[in-house]
Amino acid sequence: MARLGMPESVYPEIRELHLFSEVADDQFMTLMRGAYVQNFPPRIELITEGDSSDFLHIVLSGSVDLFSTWNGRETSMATVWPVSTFILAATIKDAPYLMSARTLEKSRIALVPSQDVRIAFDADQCFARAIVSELAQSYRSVIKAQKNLKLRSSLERLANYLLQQQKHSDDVTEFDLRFEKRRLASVLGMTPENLSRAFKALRPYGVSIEGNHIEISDLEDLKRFAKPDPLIDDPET
Amino acid sequence: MARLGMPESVYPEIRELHLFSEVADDQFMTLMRGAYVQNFPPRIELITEGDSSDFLHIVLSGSVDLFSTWNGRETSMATVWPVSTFILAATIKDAPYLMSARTLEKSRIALVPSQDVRIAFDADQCFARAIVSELAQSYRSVIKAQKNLKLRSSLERLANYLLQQQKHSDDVTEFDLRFEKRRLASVLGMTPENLSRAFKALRPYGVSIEGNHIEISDLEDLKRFAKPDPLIDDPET
DNA sequence: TCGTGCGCTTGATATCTGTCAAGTGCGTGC
DNA sequence: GCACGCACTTGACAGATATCAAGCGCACGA
Repeated sequence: MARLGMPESVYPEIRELHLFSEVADDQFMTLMRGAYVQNFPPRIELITEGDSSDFLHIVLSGSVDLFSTWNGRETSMATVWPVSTFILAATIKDAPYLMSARTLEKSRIALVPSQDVRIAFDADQCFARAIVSELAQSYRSVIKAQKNLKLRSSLERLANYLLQQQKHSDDVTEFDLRFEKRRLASVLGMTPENLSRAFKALRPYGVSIEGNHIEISDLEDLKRFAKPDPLIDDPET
Repeated sequence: MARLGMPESVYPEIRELHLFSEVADDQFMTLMRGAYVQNFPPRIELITEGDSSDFLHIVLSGSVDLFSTWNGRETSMATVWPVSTFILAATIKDAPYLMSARTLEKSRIALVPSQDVRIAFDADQCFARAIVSELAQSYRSVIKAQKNLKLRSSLERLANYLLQQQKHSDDVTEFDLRFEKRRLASVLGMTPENLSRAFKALRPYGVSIEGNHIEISDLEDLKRFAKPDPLIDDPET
């Protein structure tokens, strides 16, 4: 878990983030100078819900699971892939984290002091606009997730998840699940046992699974069942 | 449904909104000049999910239900009470609405052209900061709602909802439900029939209900069951 | 190569939640 | 005052989902 200053080599990747792409050069450099990079092994808890938010986190490589707990139960809320940020809202509000975060694999995380982010926000209008855009985007993502949960059964959620992944995989009809099934179950709001049964229940619609490998033989058939909706399933809108 | 320019009499109430309280006077006047106020009867659909967002809406009186539909099903996502705004995220992103909105009762709604909001955002740093704060707040609210849905049973959601309302009612142990039970059921993600049964199931914990009137005889007992958590139930954090 | 562990699957069962149908109670309007 | 509508309740039932226990299979390390 070596703590390093921010090496300049990562600047370009961070720059490519929508959040930072339009920031003035001097602001960007100030932000980066206060930041640092850490390497984490798998399964390390980066932040714990309820703690106060001192850093904006940026996943440079690996992946991070955002999860929440209550009364001994736990659920996966989202997964963060490179290159993107998380807990922006808590950073902005200077409020306690609502979710915990843990690495899923070996990961490189950049940490930008929350205070620097707030200062840059005041100094650079482009950065402010980017933050607003990012927050609005995040808000809309969660609303979609909530619609997904409240309006669909677990089987329908799985079917639409598969269609989403299929689209994400260059529209081929075969692809691999991006993470282990127990986590997928938690993300979809169901138990691992139920996920197993759900995969079998989708066989009549042309879904076959072997290990992590999915094959969809009749996309239209699956779509007829899943009824994907851009206002729930499209990441962009 | 008379369409009026914005009467100056409503300026003070809007000014009191966190979103507008710090805006420079000239910016505020510009925003208000482009805006107007409409009176709506109950049960009128103000916006429809999927439509493009032309106005930021501000509820001045009455109340508004935000709901979503999919595949013939419908669910209440949130209720907006005076004085507050809704669909800020869609306005900012210039993206289609993810939720529909309908008046629950006779309501006065102010409509501010989205474009004016975006212009004011660029011109006034205080306004920009307020928008960021509002969006971050909204984001956190939805995250809490999602945790509520994924981590709790419907009975637990109801118990915590009652505790929340009790706190909201000056901490007295008797209060009235703020809206009809069928909507409450939808908000809590259950059917009206199940809500009925859930109320009966809470009787052993000291909850009695008669019509819209709730009485909690043993607050501590109910809390022991509900296990309220600030990271799910507190509106502020 | 052979355990061993762990994630996954499967079946039996319990619990939760939704659906359908009927009934109750209250308010509105004729 | 009475009939009607509508929200709500209740009961019986069905379907969805979780739980528990056992077994499978693959990857890893001794």
